[in-house]
Amino acid sequence: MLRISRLTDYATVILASLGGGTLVSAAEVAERTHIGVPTVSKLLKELQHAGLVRSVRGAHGGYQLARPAASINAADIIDAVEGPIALTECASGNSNCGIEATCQVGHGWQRISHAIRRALHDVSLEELVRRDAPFTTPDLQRSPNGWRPLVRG
Amino acid sequence: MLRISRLTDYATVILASLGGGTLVSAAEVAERTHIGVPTVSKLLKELQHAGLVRSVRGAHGGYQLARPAASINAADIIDAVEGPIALTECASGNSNCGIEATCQVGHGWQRISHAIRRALHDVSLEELVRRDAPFTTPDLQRSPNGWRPLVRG
DNA sequence: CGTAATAGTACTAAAATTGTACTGTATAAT
DNA sequence: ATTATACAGTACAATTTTAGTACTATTACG
Repeated sequence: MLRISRLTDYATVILASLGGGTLVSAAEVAERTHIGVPTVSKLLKELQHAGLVRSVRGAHGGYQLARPAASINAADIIDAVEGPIALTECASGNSNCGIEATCQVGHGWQRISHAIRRALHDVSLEELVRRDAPFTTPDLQRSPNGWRPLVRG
Repeated sequence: MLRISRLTDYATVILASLGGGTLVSAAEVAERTHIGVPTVSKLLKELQHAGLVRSVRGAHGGYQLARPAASINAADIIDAVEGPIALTECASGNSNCGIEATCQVGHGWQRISHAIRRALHDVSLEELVRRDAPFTTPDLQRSPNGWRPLVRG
């Protein structure tokens, strides 16, 4: 129904692997997460740019979380990797949508986007990693219209 | 930060143009919405399949909403056009993610997905079209991290 | 000075999205 | 019946986005 890019998913995994707080090299992050080294490097660079991780260059350098996992949320991660792109094209500034003049629903998506953003903001990296999820409701395992929830495997 | 496909956006516009309740041909919908006829036809077919619109074939045929705009919600529309695809690849069933074994965050996205789905479910087509949005908060027009909300143009 | 690590940039390959064309089928008016 | 209109289904082509790679530069430690 809605998607985040795979790289964003990877970014979350990478951040989770940095939860210990110690300095870790990109190569070791790759080993821990089983994601390729080039991809890990690329993502860590972006996360550093966004201020979510701190980097130390030179020999024995590496990366570490810039702030505690509890104060990094899902919206931060998505913003860092996918940029401040909103639900619809017309929201991104360089709109060449073509039907703007007659469109009736553009403003409606704004409300939805707001609600989604709040949901993303309310889940921290710490909670994201914690295995005992607070509100995993079993009756949602398969909804009436066939939508499947997010369980790896 | 997160995106719906342009076709989903179009679908919403098309459904909005059908709010009158009368039978409207695909060609006229195209004219009203300024979306190309082939695209409109394709989308109306999918919406019919999903049960959101009713179709009448033959001369003087056309499309109309299958139920009142108040009882169609954003999640319905997204499901109809994008299918029951969830936030991450591992959720879609045919997972070949490669890092499943060591991944720590897959289940976390489930909670987020749940929250997002609820947000989408809570906005009806009727509300989506209504111009006087209930909770348009002006202080969100530009958030601290540069994200821009959804206003066409 | 050499090694180990990040920083930056540019490029290539693959996949999904988007839009189009064509053929078939049903209905109403003449 | 025939014809015109409009939906149904399928397949395809172009574009765009995403994902991953390679290479060079810079920084720091020993």
